Amino acid sequence: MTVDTAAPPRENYHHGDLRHALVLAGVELAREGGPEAVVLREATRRVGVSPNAAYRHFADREALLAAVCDAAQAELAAAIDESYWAVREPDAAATARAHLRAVGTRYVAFALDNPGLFRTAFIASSDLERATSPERAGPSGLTPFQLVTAALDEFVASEIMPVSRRPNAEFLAWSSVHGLSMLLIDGPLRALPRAAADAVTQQVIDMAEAGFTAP
Amino acid sequence: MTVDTAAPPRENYHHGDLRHALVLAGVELAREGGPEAVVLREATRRVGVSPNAAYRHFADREALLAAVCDAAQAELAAAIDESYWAVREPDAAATARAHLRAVGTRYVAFALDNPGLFRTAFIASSDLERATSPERAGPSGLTPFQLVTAALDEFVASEIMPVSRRPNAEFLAWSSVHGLSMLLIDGPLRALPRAAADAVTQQVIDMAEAGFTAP
DNA sequence: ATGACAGTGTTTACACCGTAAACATGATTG
DNA sequence: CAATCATGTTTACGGTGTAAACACTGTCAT
Repeated sequence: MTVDTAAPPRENYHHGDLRHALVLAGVELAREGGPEAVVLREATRRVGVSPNAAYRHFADREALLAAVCDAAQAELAAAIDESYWAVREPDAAATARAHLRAVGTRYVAFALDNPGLFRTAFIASSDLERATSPERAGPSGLTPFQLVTAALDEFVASEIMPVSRRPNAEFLAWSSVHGLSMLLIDGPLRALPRAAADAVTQQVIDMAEAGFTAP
Repeated sequence: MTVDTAAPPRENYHHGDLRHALVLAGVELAREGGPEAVVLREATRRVGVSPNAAYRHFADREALLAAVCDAAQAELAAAIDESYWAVREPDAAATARAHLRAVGTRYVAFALDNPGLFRTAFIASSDLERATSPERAGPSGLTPFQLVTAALDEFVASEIMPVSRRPNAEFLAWSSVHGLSMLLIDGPLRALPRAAADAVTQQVIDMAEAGFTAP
C-alpha cells in the first residue's frame, strides 16, 4: 500500500521544465528495464509530481515513450558519431574501411552496454524519414544511418567497392549489425561472454566488408 | 464496465485441454498485436474460462508468453523448413546457394507476413541451447538455426566457400536476415512497399553470399 | 493595480490488468 | 462409496493508464 496519489508538496507549485524532466526519468527507466519499464506513473513519481501532470505534456504513455525513444536514438547517435570522427588513417581506402568498422563496432557495443536503451531506441515508431531527422542525430548533426551511407560512399570513391554493389548497400550494413545486436542481447547468442561477442562482431564486419568489396 | 469476472457457464466444468487452448489464443493475440498484446485475461476470455484458471497451467503471464513464444518459433521453423526442402537444383554448389537463399528469403517473408508473431518469437527468453531445442523445430526436426548451419556446411563441401570463412558464418547469415526483418517491420524501412522490401531482401542475400564466397 | 485568463499541477474516479487465497466441482482411486 | 486430487471459479487487492473537475500561479489588458 503505497500512497501514489497525493504527491508531496514542492516549494514551487510549477515545476519549470516538467516535460524534459519526464523524458530524463523515462530514459533512466528504459536504461534499467527496456521500453516496457517506462511506466508513466513511475516517471512522475521520480520527478515528484502527480501522475496526471504528465498529461499536460504528453497525449498519453505512447507519446512519452516516443520522446524517450528519440532520446535513446540520440544517445546511440552520439556514441557512433564519436567513434566515426575518431578515425585517423593514412589513405582514403583505409579511412573508408575504418569508418565502416567504427560505426558497426560502436553500434553493437552500444547495444551490449545499454540493452534496455537500445531496445527502446527501436520500438515501432521510426520510419525512414525520422532516420534522418535532426532530433535523432549526434553532435555532428548526422544520424547513424547517414554515417553508414557516408562510409559506403567512401568505399566507392576510393574504388574498393564496385559501383554496381553500392545501391542499398547501407541496408546490408545496417541489417548485419542491427541483427547481430538483437541476437546478442535478446536472442540465441545472449549467453555469449563479452569477449566472444566482440570477436563475433569483428567477424561479422569482416564478412560484410568482404561482401562489399567483392568484384 | 464489462463483467470480466464471472465467466459464462460451460456445459462441461472441466475444459479438457485448457493449456493448449490458452496457447492457441495467445498465438492469435500475438499475431494480431505482438507480444504486449498477449494479455492473460483476454486469452482466458477468448477460451471462455475465468482469468485465474490460467494459473493451473502457467506460473504467471510470463510463462504463458514463453509458451506462445515457443509456438511462434515453431511456426517460423515450419515455414523455413518447407522452403528449404523444396529446393531442387542440379549440382551441389547450386543447391547450397539455393538452400541459403531459401532460408533467408522465407525468414524475411515470414516477418513481413506475420510481424506480430515474428516479434513474439524473439522476446528475450531463448538462449543458444533453445535455438536447437526440438519444441522449436519444424517438421523435419531441424530448427532454422540448424538449417542455416547445414546450408553453410554445403558451401564448404561444394568448395564455393573457403574453409577459413566458415567459423561463425551462420551468425552473419542470421544477423543479416534477422536485422533486415527488424528494420522492415519495426525500423526505418517500415514504410517500404512489399515489392521493394522483397527486392532489398534479395540484394542483402546477394551481398551476404558474396561475402561468404569471397576468397 | 486589478481582474480575467491561460498554463500547469492536483484530486478524484474508473476500468482494466496480474495475481493471491479461499472455495467449488468433477474425476480417480483406495 | 468415500477420500483425494486436479482443475475451475469467486472474491479481493494493488498497480496502471487516463478522463474530468478543481486549484494554483504568472501574464496581460484594462
